[in-house]
Amino acid sequence: MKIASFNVNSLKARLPNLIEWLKEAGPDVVCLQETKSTDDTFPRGPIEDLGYNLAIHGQKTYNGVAILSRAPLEVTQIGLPGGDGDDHARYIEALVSVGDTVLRVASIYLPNGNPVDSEKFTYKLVWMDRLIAHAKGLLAYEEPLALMGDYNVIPTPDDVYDPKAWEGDALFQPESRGKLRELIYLGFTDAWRACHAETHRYTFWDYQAGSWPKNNGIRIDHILLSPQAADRLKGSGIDRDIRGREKPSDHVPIWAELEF
DNA sequence: ATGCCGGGCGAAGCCCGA
Repeated sequence: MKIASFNVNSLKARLPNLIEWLKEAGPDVVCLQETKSTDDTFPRGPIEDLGYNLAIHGQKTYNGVAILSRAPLEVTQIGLPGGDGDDHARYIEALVSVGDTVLRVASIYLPNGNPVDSEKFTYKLVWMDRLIAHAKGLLAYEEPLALMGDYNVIPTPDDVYDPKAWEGDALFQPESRGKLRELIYLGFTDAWRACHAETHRYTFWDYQAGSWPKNNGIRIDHILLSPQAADRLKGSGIDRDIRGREKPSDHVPIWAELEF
């Protein structure tokens, strides 16, 4: 089964792009981020026509996450627990049936956190603490689990074209990277990294400053697998060419193949 | 180059992203 994650940067603006990729890549499960669509404005039709069931956590203008699945979905969580008034649509989780077993998937849009000397960075770190706490609970189920999405964290200097250029950025702060490690060290496997030894492979290129033609990218979209999911990992990839297409998102899809 | 592009909102510039 192929699972994937794609920050579309507006579902409305990216719909032709997304449909084309869905037809080519044929993923069984897709986590979307930055849909910028409410449940009312979500373009269900064209996606359902390709055979996907939908789980949506929408919001107007900003954020918005969703899960598409060929197999039936059962939503288990909308919004990350521990919010205390946090109304950003950044987390949705569901159970997907796979034959006689289940895979739990979450679509994650982790806060950007810039600028670092603002409450936005605090929000990012607190959000990561909430994610860590929730993930601990999920791991206790000892079942196949995939936390996928735009983590807005560059894990290591090997995941950015120029570490110096990102020194002051929230995506590359020691605190951000430390909390991502704290999450991973609970027992998760970075699916793409587990399958690839090469460095400087990216999932995001800024629209500005010719970042794409210069390959000035960063790797911030990740698929984290529980031990029971990692045991089934057969491959992982980044659909890099999508970035060079007409009206692309600034992110590209990442995927993992799990054997069930 | 903390704003070079692109999207939303809404009808023009401003907010936001990473």
